[in-house]
Amino acid sequence: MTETAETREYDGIELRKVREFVWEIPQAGEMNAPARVLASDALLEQIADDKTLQQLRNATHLPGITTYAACMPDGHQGYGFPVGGVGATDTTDGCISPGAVGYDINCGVRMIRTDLTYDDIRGHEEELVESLFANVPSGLGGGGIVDGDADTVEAVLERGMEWALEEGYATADDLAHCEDEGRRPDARPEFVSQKAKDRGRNQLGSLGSGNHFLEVQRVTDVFDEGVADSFGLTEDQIVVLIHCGSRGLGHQVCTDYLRAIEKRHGDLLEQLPDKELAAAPAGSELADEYYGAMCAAINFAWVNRQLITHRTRRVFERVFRADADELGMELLYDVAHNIAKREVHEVGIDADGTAVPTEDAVDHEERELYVHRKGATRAFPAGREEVPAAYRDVGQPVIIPGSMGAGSYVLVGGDESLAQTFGSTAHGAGRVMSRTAAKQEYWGETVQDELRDQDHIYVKAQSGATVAEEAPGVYKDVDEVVRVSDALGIGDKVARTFPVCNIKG
DNA sequence: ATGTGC
Repeated sequence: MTETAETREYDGIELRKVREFVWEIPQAGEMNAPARVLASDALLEQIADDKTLQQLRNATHLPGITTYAACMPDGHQGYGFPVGGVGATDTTDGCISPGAVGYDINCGVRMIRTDLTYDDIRGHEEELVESLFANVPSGLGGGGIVDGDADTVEAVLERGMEWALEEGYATADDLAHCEDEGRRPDARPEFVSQKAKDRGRNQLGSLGSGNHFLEVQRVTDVFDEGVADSFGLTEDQIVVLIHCGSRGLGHQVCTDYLRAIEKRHGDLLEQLPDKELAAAPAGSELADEYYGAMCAAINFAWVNRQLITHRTRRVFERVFRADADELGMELLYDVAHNIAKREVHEVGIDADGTAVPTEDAVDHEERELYVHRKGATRAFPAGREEVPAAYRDVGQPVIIPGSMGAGSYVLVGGDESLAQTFGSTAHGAGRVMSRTAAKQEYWGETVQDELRDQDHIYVKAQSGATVAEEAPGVYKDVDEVVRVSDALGIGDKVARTFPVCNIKG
């Protein structure tokens, strides 16, 4: 074995090319595993100047990190652990890290299909965007669709979309087309602080701010007719995308446990290269409490997206004068971006029983892992039992939102995802410019005028600053991100959409 | 992302 691998160096970090679009930071020093970056040359150049690679390498110091820490094609610098990072840690001798989940627990995205076509909507764009904006709460702070009392919050945290079904905000079909059927059974509301619950009670059914949005889109391209058919997607069809998370409640859960872990597991913290990676050892009280609280916040976020779905259906009913059923407004799928989940994976091992990349494995064994996906989407292929029955023969839908000027993709979980990324792919386009830089570069109203006049995209937001921060130019090229995912076989292209109306905080 | 900080 005397091949000379192609290498690159970015800011003192050496990357070795494994194959097309796969780069490795070899294991060295205190690293517990290597790290891998899945990216094209163009995407690599965009993370060369920030801390993404450093943070990815730091993540390999987490105890029990299995095979390698991976960075998806849309990766960028985050809090401690990169956004776009996937880290699988052993549930027996590993750890769980709130920083590797993210502040916005179960930030995620869902797509609702309709039977409307672009022709049905043309001329109604302004009415639709105004009505959505008036009816779907958005922006910082409180005010949701449901004003939850203490019992409501408990029920939402405990039962997720089952609560929404009982209360008439969801249909049984909605649950059948959501990841985990909209309920994480490991939720333990008693481990969510009163402060977190208080922050969440008047935010049930609200978009929030930042990159969160509701967008009406049209399907412009279908790449895989067969899978698109299974997903109920056709060219020219109107769909709705909802992107938001667990608001102040999830944020507070993250804050609470980061503090508690720093206090109680200072010894582990000392061994880690970055304090923001704070982790609770597997099996510890705090690991179990954080996991239960995080799962409860996951349920909260699903209900949040469900309440917005409910309201969106009512808006469409008024604007298009037909029942949501008649309009075919079914939930296509709902994916989580920021979570850690116990999953069993078949892990490649070497002769010593150490987890190694699948191409170096002499054997495989099943291990239970906390799969941390932070700004990464589960992308299970056909056959995995966790994929809802409706899609088990096809693979799970993966929804990748691009910027408000670029549109989005629907992918299907790829056959390679289990072997390469613990069943994961990208979650979006990924920022290339900071929020502060964006506000110096763009003016909200100008961005809105250009989108409307040049691309017939109608944007309405609470704040012009938010539009500037989210201008199309602050994002990577979503086409390039998806090209890499598709080429690696971790998430395969099914369809592409383009924006019609967008509301945001 | 976030009642946008210690």
